[in-house]
Amino acid sequence: MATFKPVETKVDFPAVERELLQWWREQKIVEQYLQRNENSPRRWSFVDGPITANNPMGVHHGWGRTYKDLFQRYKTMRGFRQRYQNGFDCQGLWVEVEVEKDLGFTSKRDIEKFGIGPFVNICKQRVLTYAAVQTEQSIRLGMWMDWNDPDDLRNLADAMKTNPSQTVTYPAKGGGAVRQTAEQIVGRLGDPEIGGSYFTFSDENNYQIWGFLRRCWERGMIHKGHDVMPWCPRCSTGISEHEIVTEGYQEITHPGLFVRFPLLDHPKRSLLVWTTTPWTLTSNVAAAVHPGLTYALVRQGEEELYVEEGALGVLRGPYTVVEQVPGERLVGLKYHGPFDDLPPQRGVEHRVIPWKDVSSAEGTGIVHIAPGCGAEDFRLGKEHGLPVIAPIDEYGVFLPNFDWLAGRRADEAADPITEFLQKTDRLYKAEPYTHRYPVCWRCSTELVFRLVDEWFIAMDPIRQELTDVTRRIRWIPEFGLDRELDWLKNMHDWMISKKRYWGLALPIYECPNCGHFDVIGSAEELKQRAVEGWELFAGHAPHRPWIDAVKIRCARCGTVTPRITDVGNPWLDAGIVTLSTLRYRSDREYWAQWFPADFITEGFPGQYRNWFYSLLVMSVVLSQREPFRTCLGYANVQDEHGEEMHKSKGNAIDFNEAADRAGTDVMRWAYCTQNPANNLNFGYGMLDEVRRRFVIPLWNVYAFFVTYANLERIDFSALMKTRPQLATLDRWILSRVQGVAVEVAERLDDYDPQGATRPVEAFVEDLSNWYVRRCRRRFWKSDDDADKHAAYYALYIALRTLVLALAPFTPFLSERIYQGLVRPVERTMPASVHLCDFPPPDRALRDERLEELMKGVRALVALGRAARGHARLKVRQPLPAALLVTKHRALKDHPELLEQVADELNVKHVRFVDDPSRYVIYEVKVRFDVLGPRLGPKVQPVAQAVRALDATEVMARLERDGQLTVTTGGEKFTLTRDDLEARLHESKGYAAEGSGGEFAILETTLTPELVLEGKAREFVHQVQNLRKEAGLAVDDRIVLLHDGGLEPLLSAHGPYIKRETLTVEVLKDAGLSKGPRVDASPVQGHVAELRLDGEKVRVGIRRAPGWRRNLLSRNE
RNA sequence: GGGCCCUUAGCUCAGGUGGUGAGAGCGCACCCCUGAUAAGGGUGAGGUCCGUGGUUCGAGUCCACGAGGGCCCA
Repeated sequence: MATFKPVETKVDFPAVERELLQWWREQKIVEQYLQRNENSPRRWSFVDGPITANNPMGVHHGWGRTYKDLFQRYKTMRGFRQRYQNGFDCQGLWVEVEVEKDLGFTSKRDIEKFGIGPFVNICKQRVLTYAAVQTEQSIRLGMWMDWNDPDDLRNLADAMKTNPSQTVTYPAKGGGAVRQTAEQIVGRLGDPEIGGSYFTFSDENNYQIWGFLRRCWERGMIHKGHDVMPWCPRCSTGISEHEIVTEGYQEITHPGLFVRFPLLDHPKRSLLVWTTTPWTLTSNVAAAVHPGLTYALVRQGEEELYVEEGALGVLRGPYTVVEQVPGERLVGLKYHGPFDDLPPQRGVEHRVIPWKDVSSAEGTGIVHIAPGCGAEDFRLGKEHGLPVIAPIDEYGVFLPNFDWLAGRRADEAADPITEFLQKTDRLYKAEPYTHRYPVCWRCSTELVFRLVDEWFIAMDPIRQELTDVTRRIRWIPEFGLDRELDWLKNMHDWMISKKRYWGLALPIYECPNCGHFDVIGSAEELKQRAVEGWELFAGHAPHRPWIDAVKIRCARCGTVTPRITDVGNPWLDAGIVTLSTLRYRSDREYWAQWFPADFITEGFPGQYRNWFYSLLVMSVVLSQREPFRTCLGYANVQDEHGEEMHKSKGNAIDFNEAADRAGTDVMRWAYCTQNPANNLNFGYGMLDEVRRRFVIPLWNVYAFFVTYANLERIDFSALMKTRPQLATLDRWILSRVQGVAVEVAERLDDYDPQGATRPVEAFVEDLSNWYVRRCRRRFWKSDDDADKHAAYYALYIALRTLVLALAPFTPFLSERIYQGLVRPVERTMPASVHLCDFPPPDRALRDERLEELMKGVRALVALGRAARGHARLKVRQPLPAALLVTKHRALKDHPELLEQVADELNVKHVRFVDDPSRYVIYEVKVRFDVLGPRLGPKVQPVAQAVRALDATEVMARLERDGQLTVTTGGEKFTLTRDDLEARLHESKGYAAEGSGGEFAILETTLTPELVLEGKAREFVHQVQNLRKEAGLAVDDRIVLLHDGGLEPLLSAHGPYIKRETLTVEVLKDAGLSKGPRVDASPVQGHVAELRLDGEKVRVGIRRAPGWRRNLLSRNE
């Protein structure tokens, strides 16, 4: 006979989770899970958005990774074949920045000195190290994918450290091993032969991007651009517009200089301009005015200044307005620039140009233009044919031809420039100005704008195609479609180059002689075209510096041509994965089976313009198709108070700490219950709340079941073979759990995690607070074995079904209960809950009418309780009857349900009344939801007419005729009972409460018998308190002593009192009446004076000797 | 300046296709239970559903305009 492993009510959930992790590993459950559907004809393709393997995971990663695991597990339980491949994002500046920090580097020059090769190898080590850490953390989260052994990854990192060229062995998929150099193995991670996670630094990923770029080049979409772009002088790289996100701005104070630009024709007359970036004045070539605004010429002493009318406030001291002219009249004026003597300024003609974006909100309404130092300036310069002066190099330092400024850093030039302007009498005034200014998203260095050569993919040729494909995708939340379309509409050509070291080697070969450039599409092609350096590169990954050795011959002029030194934008690395990881190049048939992905999920705030975008572009160029069918986006994780989490702010929560402290199932449930469109306020308080609300009640039901099933020695193997005669409550809870399983499946099929969790939480509430609560005594009563068995059977099936449906959400809790509950009973079930099928629908168990009826019961009980509350009639006092008015007329046929009502409300009888008018004043209202659609505009006059009638009369007529006829506007309307509802106004001297046409009315007349019974219950209550005070265990038997005052109560309700208080003997002891409260020990006795309806009675209790404890005491 | 989203109880949030006293959890007050017990349960108070117009027999829900907040793009 099966006995269940005893369940403790105080559980250390994180400890349970750690045990299960070990058990899964020992039993090789994960392997079995991954292989379970290997031969299934049904496929479900999930493609993982790569997580950057650069640091340990934070709790914000947990959200998306919970979704990823949830849907993969669900689809596994539904029999879908999957790939289970996790992905790591490996290349790019973010890794470089961390490695630079570790090495104490401050600029690119340090890297060059250190050596690009060693530097790149350290980047790879870092990625491998954190891929191992994140793998462990993901496993801790209960995420089951085809993981690499973290130790293997660490060994590989070590090998890269000692010598990347050494030959090493790495386990292959299916038991074998591969032997190659460490560097080569690193480049093959994720290959079909090795398996495990994909890594975007893999050779396959990089070469696949080459193929993509080659295709772009063939379509004429690759071009070199000259642009002024935000530039980080520390990182010495351009920052793409993708990267200037929210965190890309800081409040910074700059010197705000007001500067005179004297007109050529009027030496005493100047334009007054304003700038917060003094270094850019060196490259000024123009001044812009708004053609439509009015400019004032003001006189101050000897000099005259042009200022926009609305900006006169910037002037210092008194002035007189000489004249007012529209901006267009200033256009074409020529002026002396502030730095005309600098060599690059020689011969430059400075003039006034029109620009409609000029405003006087800041500055003077005249804008200084330096096309080499600003994006808008650059665009204007093109438009007006202005010369471009580029003052600084890649480190933000003035170029040698800038005379006395040469070698100075632009951001440190403000003071000398201010001094110079002062000396040359150009400075009007200076005052500090604080504004939001872009900074480098990694190192917080202030960005400068710099003229650079970069490489771009043209967007116009594919913009329309991208839009079409995007519309074919299902976006969740729905507004995702609009966001993505908006991004595509406005997207500029995609800048794919970066002047750095660790990343995709852009396969662009630009001829130094004729300027022609080739884009190489594969290693093979490169080998063919190579004219020198191939032998230095062979055997290496296509990374810098090794790849840079290879040179080709210019296809046009024959000149030996090196690769450009730039590396690629990292979103190329991530965007290619629906091709590279699905074997687009090597096995087109395999690719066709898994592409497009059925599902991806990532945080939406960044990814519409990053990963989603790059996936779309790369897929459209190579396949003209959508790369994924459904995209579930989710918002940000914030702290409990809705503040952004930041390490520096101290409100970030470490993933490992949260897992240790709260357990990952609780975290997962918290993620799943959240609306993905809203930011998630994450914290320990919220996790405690989730545990209290959901996990503990579920666990307690399970503990309850096991405790009493063991005590009662229920033979489940026999029970499961029979089909017990179920009670109504049993049929109800089984119908409910069936409904929940069906709904969970529906919601998950629709990619709606929150929608799936809601019915589960409601069910746990029903299970715990109605089914178990109402059935409690059935589980331990000694008589009527059939009914007891029915209860055990029903609760077992309910828990079993629930736990299976919960397995994808809370893998630990589900497994723990499955192992403790199901496996002992059903030996033929799979070894793990995660090898089970999702509970299949069983129509036979559904009884929706019963569920509806039970809702009615619970509503009526709630009304009865409210009525008691208002009348201040405590539930301990039995009442003669409850009278019900209800639309759930079928209740009449269910005395067992009325029994529940009577018991909950502690009334002797439950009766129905059709006409509540004796007890309450009510009104009859029309059901607008029923009559509105039927009557349209006439519903209002009909409602008016009904309101005018006497409610009692209406009810009587309905009772008599089954219908009611009203006349309004000369028209007759026939209304039935279903068209109307009665509403409570107030009760006529009864305790009554009503809602939505339902009433519960309590009869409150007390007989002496009822009073005595109430007293008995009161007495029991007080004895229970005494027991607790005395420190007795819940199942200790007691001897009850009293001073004689209990005689009447005991003679009427003795058996009840003894049963409820576990009294085995009652002793009358007159001595108690005068005895002091001598001893509070449970063995010796505990004495107190009780008050029962104002009468005092002294009682004592003590533990009965010789009573063996035959109930489990769960706290001992 | 353009696009998207949000604004409902003290707090955090639900409120398919419009149906007429607006819901949950937490917090608060009161109460119950004592075989889930350093737990559990019930009842209640608390809301001009951001504002103004409009469509409609009927608007938290649809439309327009406006206010405040967030994100994206210029």
